[in-house]
Amino acid sequence: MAKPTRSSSSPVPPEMVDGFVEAWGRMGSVWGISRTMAEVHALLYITGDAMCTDDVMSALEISRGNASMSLRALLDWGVVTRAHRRGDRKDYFQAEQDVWSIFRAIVRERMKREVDPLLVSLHEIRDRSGDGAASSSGHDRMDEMIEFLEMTTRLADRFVGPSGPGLRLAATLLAKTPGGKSKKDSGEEKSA
Amino acid sequence: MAKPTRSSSSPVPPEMVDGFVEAWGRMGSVWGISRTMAEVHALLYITGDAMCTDDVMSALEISRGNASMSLRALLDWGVVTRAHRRGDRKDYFQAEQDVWSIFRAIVRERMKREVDPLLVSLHEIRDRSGDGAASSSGHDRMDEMIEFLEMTTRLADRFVGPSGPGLRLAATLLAKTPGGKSKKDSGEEKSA
DNA sequence: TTTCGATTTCAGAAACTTCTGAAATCATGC
DNA sequence: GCATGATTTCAGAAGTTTCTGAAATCGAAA
Repeated sequence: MAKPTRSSSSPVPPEMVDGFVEAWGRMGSVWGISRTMAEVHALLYITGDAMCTDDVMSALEISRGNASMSLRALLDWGVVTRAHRRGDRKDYFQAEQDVWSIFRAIVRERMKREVDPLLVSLHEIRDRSGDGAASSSGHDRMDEMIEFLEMTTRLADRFVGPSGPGLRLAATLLAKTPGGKSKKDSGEEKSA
Repeated sequence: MAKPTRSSSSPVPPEMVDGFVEAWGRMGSVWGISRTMAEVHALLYITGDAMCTDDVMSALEISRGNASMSLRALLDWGVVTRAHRRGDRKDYFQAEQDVWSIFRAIVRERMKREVDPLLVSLHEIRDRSGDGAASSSGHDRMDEMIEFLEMTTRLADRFVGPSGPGLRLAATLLAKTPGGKSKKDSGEEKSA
């Protein structure tokens, strides 16, 4: 019962784990998180195993502090959950396995952290900048931007809110709709 | 004809410019660009003016090198265009004014830079990791992720491709659909 | 209450990103 | 081809983020 993680169901080839961890880690910036945090998530996702801090530490060769911080942050993002083992004092961590849930969690968090505060700022700025009668001129672009962000927020709320399958449905629908010619129409049609 | 920029149409209050530049600059990370680059974009967008390098330099108090790099990067992203003035050797830069175009440019670029390469990596990894007969077990999560990313790519292509108004239409439609209760239902209904 | 292993925190070190400013490059008009 | 002025590049400086590891904290069991 040394280091190895306990497998829940499937034997993923080690080179696949390594490759996925590396590729996903590089993606970290897309999410607005650090490389290591993305790597920890990659490890938990691709293996599907529940791991304790030490498992993560040795698998990725990172310090205890870093592993702890990264796992906590992933919990905050809602893409990893804590799991206890009867008769074991360690915490185990498991990644959400449904890609759509992962995506929704990410969108939700990023909106919350990045768009919402921006909108607050923009409203403040607009309201502060002469909301009297003489101010009807220069607000066009500000207003357009605010309106756009609010629209986006509403859209995201809908996708990401309690109506989980809503997004899946809408996306599938839109993706399969025929019509307009896309960039690569040439030879690469998907088999319907 | 010293430093001040030439206004094309509207007198935006200076405190609005400053506020917007700061708020938008903080957003830089959302886009995966530097704070300064976002500030330059903010300045050009909110004023609507075409500015030369020196205008940007003095407005934001940044170095020539930084201004030059940021403007170039914004050109690459396709959210700013070059404009010449007859009889003037300087280059002038003007921000795209349509928020939807800006959004589409950002999505297009980020997909190109961050999702496409990831997909290439993932395909390589999967194909390399025993695509023989015995490999049907551990590929589930990998396959799910690849499929998801491909779906997302197709969706983004549609939104972002030549069929410009498509996104606007779809989004408006989805946003206005009644139904599920959203976070702030209380008092803030949009006047239809 | 004490003990003991697990977890979190945090100050400083390391790694990485962005910025400056001067020099090199480029393009235009003469 | 040369002069002039705009633009780009780039090496090192400044600034920011991330990581480590040891110490503090937490919490379950005896």
